Amino acid sequence: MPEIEALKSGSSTQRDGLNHQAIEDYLKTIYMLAELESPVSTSRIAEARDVKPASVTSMLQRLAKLKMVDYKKHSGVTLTTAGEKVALEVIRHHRLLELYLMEALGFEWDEVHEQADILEHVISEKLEERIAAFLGHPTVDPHGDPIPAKDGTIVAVDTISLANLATGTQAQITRIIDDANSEMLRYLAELGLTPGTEFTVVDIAPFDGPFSLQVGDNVKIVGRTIANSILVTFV
Amino acid sequence: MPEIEALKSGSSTQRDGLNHQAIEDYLKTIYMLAELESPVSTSRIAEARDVKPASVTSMLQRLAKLKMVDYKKHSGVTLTTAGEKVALEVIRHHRLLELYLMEALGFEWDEVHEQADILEHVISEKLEERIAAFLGHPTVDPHGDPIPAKDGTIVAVDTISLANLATGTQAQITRIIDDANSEMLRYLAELGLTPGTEFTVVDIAPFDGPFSLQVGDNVKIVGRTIANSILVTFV
DNA sequence: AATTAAGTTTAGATATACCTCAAAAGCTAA
DNA sequence: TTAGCTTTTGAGGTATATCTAAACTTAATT
Ligand SMILES: [Mn+2]
Ligand SMILES: [Mn+2]
Ligand SMILES: [Mn+2]
Ligand SMILES: [Mn+2]
Repeated sequence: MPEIEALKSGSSTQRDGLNHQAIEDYLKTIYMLAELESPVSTSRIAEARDVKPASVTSMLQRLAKLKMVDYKKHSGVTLTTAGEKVALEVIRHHRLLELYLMEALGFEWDEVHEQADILEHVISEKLEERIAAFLGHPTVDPHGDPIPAKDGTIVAVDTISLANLATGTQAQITRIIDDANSEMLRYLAELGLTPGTEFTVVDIAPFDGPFSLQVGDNVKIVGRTIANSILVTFV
Repeated sequence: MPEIEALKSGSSTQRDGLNHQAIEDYLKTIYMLAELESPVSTSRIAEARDVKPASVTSMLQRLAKLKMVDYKKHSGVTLTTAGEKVALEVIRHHRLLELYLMEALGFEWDEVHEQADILEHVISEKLEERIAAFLGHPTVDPHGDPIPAKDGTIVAVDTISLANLATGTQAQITRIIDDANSEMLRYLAELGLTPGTEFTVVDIAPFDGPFSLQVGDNVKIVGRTIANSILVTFV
């Protein structure tokens, strides 16, 4: 693991190994928020992590000292190369674990996020490698999210939100955002709307209208909230 | 998980899940030391955990407050039913994980202890259950240590140390103690002295003499240190 | 240019979970 | 009864992670 070597400096608080939790989570959060808007503001991070902005500020100062982020007062943060490396590694762990829990241990796609969120911080490089090998070095997780490669490469497929499609469009589901929302995931699985599914938009009701999707012989109807969470590619 | 519900009281420090580490480790230590001598003294625990006795005392007070141990100043501790339950659960996790890492992911028996020591504190009940099911609800781990059942039952086989055998005795290896000692484990694997192996003591050299063991067509020689770590049953 | 609202940072606190050292206290066996 | 060992106390340290309230910065609006 890159493992934030900088951290392991003085202290050597005996049984480490479970420490960096918070740091890794912040870096992951920053990475993800940066995909939407960069630099990432203090308040965005505070919202995402459900803490007060003041807490974020002090963590950003810590991360800056560790050279994990470039931080200048009042102007948000960006990850440094080192910070991005850690973020990508944690994300890799998370997504590999999600897929592993499903493939190897029969978990459902709405159950894996929580457990992966914990395990992502504690698996060794060796365990990561064995899991990846078992899975045949996959590039996408159960929710369609890309799995960063060991070298930090990440293959992002160009997608568009289902909510932006016009009637008549044919497309394929590639990714569900907010993979932490178990209820929605369970519901989508029930409807059969999972990554890989092809469909045609047969109707969009007016205003924030529900979308009617033709999937095989069936028509599935989803509201705007769900439509926003489904990313698709054209077939 | 029994999970020390008592702890989760007030604070509710949002992203818990990785906390109880130290507590669980102390309970595990106490459980294991109690097998040798009970009640367990402060200094025994301090040695085992490699901390100062003063640290142990304060942890024991904490554990007593949590009703995990019966503790009376100056007279050592014993686990309460609740404490033993937690200890057994952690041990169950540890041993299931060790076996799982070998069976499912191709780890070697000298590599699994370290990773299991971390993971044991963070797997959910569901993950534990899936792992146990995958393994066919095993009762011994790769080092021959018994795996406590969900209900806390633990099947201890009666064993004797190889070091206590007399020349001519036939026996079978059931268990290796100090499963944390990678080097010894690697060496034993090399010699083919793993749980299940049958052998006959063909010679014991004088003083703290090496033991010569007939295993199939070969004779393997082990010193006293190793002999002490090998527990056997008669065939 | 001055005002203002929104967002951000500081300062000061609180809390918890470890841990240490040094000294006091307690125990036990000769 | 006392020496020697073990254990506990008390004071203190470090690190992490959070909060509130006040002060400040920035950018947009008069
Ligand atoms: Mn890794
Ligand atoms: Mn996912
Ligand atoms: Mn369990
Ligand atoms: Mn073991």
